[in-house]
Amino acid sequence: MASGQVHDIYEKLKQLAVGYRLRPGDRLNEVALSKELGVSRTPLREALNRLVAESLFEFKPGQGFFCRALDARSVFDLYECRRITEGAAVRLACERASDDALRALHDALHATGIETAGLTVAEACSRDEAFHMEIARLSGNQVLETQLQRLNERIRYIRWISLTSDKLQKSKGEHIALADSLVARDSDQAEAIVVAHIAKRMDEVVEVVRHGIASIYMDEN
Amino acid sequence: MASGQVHDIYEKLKQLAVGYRLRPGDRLNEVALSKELGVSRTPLREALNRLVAESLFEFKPGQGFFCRALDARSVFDLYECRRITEGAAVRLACERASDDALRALHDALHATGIETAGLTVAEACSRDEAFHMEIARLSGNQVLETQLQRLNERIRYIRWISLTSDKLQKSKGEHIALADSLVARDSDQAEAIVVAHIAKRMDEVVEVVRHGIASIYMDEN
DNA sequence: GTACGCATCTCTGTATACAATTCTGTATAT
DNA sequence: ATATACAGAATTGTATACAGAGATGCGTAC
Repeated sequence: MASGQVHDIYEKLKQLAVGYRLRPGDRLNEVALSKELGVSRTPLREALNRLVAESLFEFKPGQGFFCRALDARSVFDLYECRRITEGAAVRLACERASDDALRALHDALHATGIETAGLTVAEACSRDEAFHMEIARLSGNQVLETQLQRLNERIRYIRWISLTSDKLQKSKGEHIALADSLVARDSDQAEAIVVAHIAKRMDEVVEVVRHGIASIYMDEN
Repeated sequence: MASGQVHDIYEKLKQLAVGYRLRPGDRLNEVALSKELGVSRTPLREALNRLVAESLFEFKPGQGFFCRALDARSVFDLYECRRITEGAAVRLACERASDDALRALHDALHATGIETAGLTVAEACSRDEAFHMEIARLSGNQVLETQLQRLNERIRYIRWISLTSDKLQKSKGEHIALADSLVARDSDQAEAIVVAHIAKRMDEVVEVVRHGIASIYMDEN
């Protein structure tokens, strides 16, 4: 029984929060959740406390755990951090990654990049995130990689709802240009592409959040 | 009783870890710790789980919680992240902070900056960190500010043991130059100073860690 | 003398119970 | 009709108990 049960619960909760089955601002019912997950409240609360530390949930003493609400300001800050983090990551990847690794990134993009039509939005979003995470991995800095992962988890839902197929096509083009710059070891250009890529999304997304969040949740029910 | 007891425990544990009363790699005895803190194991474990999420502690299923060990590679990664984060923060502060805020930073530095001699290393280290955190605050990005705080918590001990009085004097000079650049809104120069400032420490610190950690703990006992 | 194995003991992992507090719904007064 | 106060219910906060895994140490065999 000494397996990582808390870790499993932690992962499941993250899925629920990231997929927004739990709605921002809602209070979690611990007994209901523990029954649903088939565990007792003790490990559930331990997992929740980890997620509180990662800002995926909020904790109010005497009231319990809440799914964190994303306001426009937080989204802006998160995207800005993503821009900073990924800009630095791509530059480091340019300097440090092996030729083979960069070539593999480039080739994988072309291999999976042809048929964007047959994918669900969720799948496309997942691949998009995976591409960016791979660059972070190639930076060789594990702390940086983890930081970006945490940022992504916090904005994943926003990316998902604001991603449309036409934007996806443009995204794909920018990814290819980015991979080319990486293979060519042109760190200035690569960083410029990433920063522009993220900055472009940022404005759209902040706008979506500003007057969209409420109506989105209305539609869902 | 609906106060933030878990949060209090969390803060106390952070102090213990950051101050290295708990030694890296050591396993924590939950019952002993809970008695020492005057609480039961349940809230203690909840607090520990938060700290696991922040990488201040490690958790091995079936074995318990461990104070995280800092290897040279992690320290390098953490410092690199700090360089990236602070470089971005100072640039944002240059663009966004009010004249009053920048002037206040500058003045505070001169006011407290004269008498560096009468301070303990811990106090000097604390002021150094506070100065850098203030810049992060002036960036206006709360996520960035929190990120830097988490980074600082993980390297605080290393900064402390590698800080000597002569380095402190040079540090002070660089801080003043940085504040001047901020007041002048010269973001390029300000960023360059910060990046150089941190990069300079990085090499020293990594070296200290590489062949110093073991002996340091021997001396302490 | 060393290595292996078994018994014991400590410590972790989780469930449950109980106390305390917050929330909810209703009734009453203004 | 709205606000307020009170009672009951539901939910959180923490302690404790118990089960199971891991570490330790001793004895025995080679």
